[in-house]
Amino acid sequence: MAGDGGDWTRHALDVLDASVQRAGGARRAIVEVLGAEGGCLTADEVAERLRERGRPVGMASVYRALTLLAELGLVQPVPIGQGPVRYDLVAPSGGHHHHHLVCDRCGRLAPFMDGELEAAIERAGARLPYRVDWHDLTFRGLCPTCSRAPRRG
Amino acid sequence: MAGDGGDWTRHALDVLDASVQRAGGARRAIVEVLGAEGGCLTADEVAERLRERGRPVGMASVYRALTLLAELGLVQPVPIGQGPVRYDLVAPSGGHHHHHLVCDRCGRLAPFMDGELEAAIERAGARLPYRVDWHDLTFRGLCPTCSRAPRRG
DNA sequence: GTCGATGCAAAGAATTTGCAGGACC
DNA sequence: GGTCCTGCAAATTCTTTGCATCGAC
Repeated sequence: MAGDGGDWTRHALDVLDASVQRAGGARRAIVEVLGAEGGCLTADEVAERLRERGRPVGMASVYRALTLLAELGLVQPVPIGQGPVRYDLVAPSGGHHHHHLVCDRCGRLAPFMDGELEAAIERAGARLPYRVDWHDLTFRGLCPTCSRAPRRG
Repeated sequence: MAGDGGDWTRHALDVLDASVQRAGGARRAIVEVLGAEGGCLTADEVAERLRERGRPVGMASVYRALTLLAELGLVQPVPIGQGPVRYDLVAPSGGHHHHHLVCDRCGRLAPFMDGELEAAIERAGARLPYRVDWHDLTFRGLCPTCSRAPRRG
């Protein structure tokens, strides 16, 4: 759980130190929670984890920190489903990129990776007249548990 | 602009007639606007187009109609960027599926299609333990115009 | 005439902004 | 000691819900 999250945390704190005027405690705590949890959290979830750790932070600071991290390219906001937007970690150097699987019944969100798919996406991006910086693929359907259960369970 | 939008409109009205108790005028007008515009609209944009056509409809009715159409599998809500959700038309019978290109500078949204990419996505979906019903790929980056212009232009 | 469809207005959820006080260099 | 950071609260944006009325069957 702290595997590549730890890498990301260190990298993010470095970038932050290099681009920010003063190192406040709230922002640092937010980065640490994101790294420890591996990202894919909503703003509310970040605040909740911080509360659990005995380091409560105001929602405004959470949103401001997430916005700053997004501007620095350290996280990527991903609007999934109709709920609040989630923030994925961006790997330091073109590391693994994951995609999202959402269950329409139970709402569960699962990340997944697929090398062949990734390559096809890169090729498709290169064919476009845009300069593509980022992509996300979301699959919606039923997770194994929910597709086994009868409708309206 | 009324090409496959016309097909969709007819199909959607049929499905609606078959599954709805009473045929109100507002819902019908909303379906017609969606078909004529080719989808990819926000709720606000739907209401705006209806006003322009001299057939104003309350926002609540727009949202209720869009929710119903989504339940019937006629449209698909697509949360793009941080703005309001957009509603894509769902082709009657596994027709063309398009993906989205978003410019991070000007915010413009462009749909695109790519057969090879589509095939790779289908294969990847089949490899997953989920029953995949739908997918969307979003590319973010800079459109040709914005990538030509200097930063902060 | 009944019951669903519609629209207004109020409520609700998610996010942003304004401002006063506290923390860092 | 000045300036950025933080957090509360109010404002904004997007969406849903309650309720009285209108219209289709």
